[in-house]
Amino acid sequence: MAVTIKDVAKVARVSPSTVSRVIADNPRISEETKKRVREAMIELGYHPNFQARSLAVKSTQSIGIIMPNSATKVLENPFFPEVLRGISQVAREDRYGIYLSTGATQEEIFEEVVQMVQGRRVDGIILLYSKTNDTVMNYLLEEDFPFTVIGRPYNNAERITHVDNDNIYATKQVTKYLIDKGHKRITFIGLNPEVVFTIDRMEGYKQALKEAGIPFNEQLVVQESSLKEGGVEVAKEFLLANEPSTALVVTDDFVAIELMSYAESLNIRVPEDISIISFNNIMLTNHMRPPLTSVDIDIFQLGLEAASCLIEKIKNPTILPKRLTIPATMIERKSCASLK
Amino acid sequence: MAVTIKDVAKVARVSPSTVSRVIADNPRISEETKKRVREAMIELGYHPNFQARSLAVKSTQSIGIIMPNSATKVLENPFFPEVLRGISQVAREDRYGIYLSTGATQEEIFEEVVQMVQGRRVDGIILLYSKTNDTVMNYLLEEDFPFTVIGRPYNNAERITHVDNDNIYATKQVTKYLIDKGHKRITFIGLNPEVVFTIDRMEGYKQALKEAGIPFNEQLVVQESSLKEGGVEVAKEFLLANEPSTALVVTDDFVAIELMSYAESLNIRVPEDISIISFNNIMLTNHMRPPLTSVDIDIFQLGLEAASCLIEKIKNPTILPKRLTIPATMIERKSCASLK
DNA sequence: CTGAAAGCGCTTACAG
DNA sequence: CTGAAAGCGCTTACAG
Repeated sequence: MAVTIKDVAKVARVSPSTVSRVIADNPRISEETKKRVREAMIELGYHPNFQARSLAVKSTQSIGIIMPNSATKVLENPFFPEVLRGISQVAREDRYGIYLSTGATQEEIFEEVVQMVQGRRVDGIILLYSKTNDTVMNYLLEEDFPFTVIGRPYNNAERITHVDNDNIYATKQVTKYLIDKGHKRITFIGLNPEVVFTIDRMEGYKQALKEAGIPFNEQLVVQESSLKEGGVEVAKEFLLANEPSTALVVTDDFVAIELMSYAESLNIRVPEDISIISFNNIMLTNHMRPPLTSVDIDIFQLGLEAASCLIEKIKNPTILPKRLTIPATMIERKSCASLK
Repeated sequence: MAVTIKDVAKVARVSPSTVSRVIADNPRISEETKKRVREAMIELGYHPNFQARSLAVKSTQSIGIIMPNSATKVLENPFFPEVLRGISQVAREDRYGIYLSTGATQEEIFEEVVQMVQGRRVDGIILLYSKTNDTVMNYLLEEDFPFTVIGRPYNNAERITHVDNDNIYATKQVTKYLIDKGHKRITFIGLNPEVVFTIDRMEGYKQALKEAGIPFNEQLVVQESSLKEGGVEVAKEFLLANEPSTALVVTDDFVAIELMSYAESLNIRVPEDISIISFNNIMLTNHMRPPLTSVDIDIFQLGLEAASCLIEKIKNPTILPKRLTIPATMIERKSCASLK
């Protein structure tokens, strides 16, 4: 079997306690015996058993990443690999392991979180999404377990450390950009209204309209899901509607790209017939014809900050909750036309 | 503190052993006491401590994923999220957790693997890459630790369960496709020659040339790294060379896409002036102008099979090693022209 | 400076 | 059908 602390102790002719102290580099151990113990460790090829250590010290040196759906589904959207990149950078620096959720349904995900928390599988958790009435978030809050979230918590935001863009402001700017180009009939396409950033972005959209004196029109708000579930037909119908909008604000590049290809097949020209602006600035946007104007929300930084806030919190649980706002900047390309 | 098996035992008026048996749903426990214990568990909100269980039974129900470089770098290439998607699908079904490597250097990665193995942090490992003389692979083999690899192990392939495409064959077909279109001066662009799939693909490329009676020309093999390190300048120089090739076989879509945009800036037309064919068939390829002909290597399936082979092996360590070959198919688009 | 002992929270032969 | 005991491999007060 694997070599344990006892084997090392025997060879080094000390007690297991001493070996343990050498591992921790305890200053009270003489250099002499340290040397002896270390030699024994090398000689035997000793490596500490991680499980045993975790059990004894109640810490695992790893963080759990919770995604809004199964990794299988979620990783299709480049947002998630990108946010993982940011997280893994600080995990690596601080020598934390990364533990990924795989659950698909609300219940599976909740079960996974409970297992991570109660089973002491991780020291802290990063929630990669925020939605209204999230049982996971409530649970974590109740348990007082270290966690941070990417996005704005719908409730208790002041008690939860989170990192987010200023989605209201960013969307307001973007909508204003379209209005300044002479657009009046602007459609907003968001995810379902449980997703907090959809709520915030819609708010920004509304504010821009209001400031410009354009009445808000319920008809011009559409849910991505209605487009998707309806399939290509509904999406095309939408593009062909009697009184089509002249511009689209879309909360996700992927949806915008899909729409662009439908438009192309219907001979609706972007941007001449319809202007499009969306969010995330994934690499693809730059390669579309025309290149897609998109808001760079700095996903990498979102992940990086969420991870470093979490580790900070793990190391010092009494630290105050905070909100970090990552700047978002519109990358202007060729998908928006002026009506003037 | 967290509620333990002892607390449950007390409330249910049984011994901790019995509680443990109820958790395992041991048939020797009467239904009556099972009920009583379960009620106590619910009443107290009991959840088993995962670390303790792992320590006792020497199994962690999680698998480690080893990437060829830091996640921060690696996840830029869509190959990796895609392979993770496949892995996570079977992990979810079989209720395994996923543990991600974050190391960047050869040494860091090796250290992580040793920790996973010796520290009993995971039950098995998937190597997401294969290169010649890989210390990690040798170590895993020596330790007789359950692992599978995506790609062909350069040594000991018959002793290691792995899943791969038939890279030789696929590249031979693709090169032949170009030859059939009248190309004779075809450049092969691969990763560095430590990467086994580069070796295999180059072999396929050579075989196709040989069959067509085209002499192999050392000059027409270039390493991606030389292009990248040299920067834009070298890449452009390459495209402008005196006697440029008329076609490129590129082992990675990303490199091909980069090259395409350089070509565009140099007014070299694809496919009129130069034909390009590459590997992975990432989503971007379909959106390029022109759309890029690419080999679909079914990354998702690669991940899925690697994971299910691994779990099979974990459950039954004496199972024989095997090789799975995932079909690769060329997706013909518009990036190759006929010279005839 | 070092050791013996108790404990982290489980599991599992052994005994009855 | 159930319990007492030993053990998984560490850590850490306590004592000297």
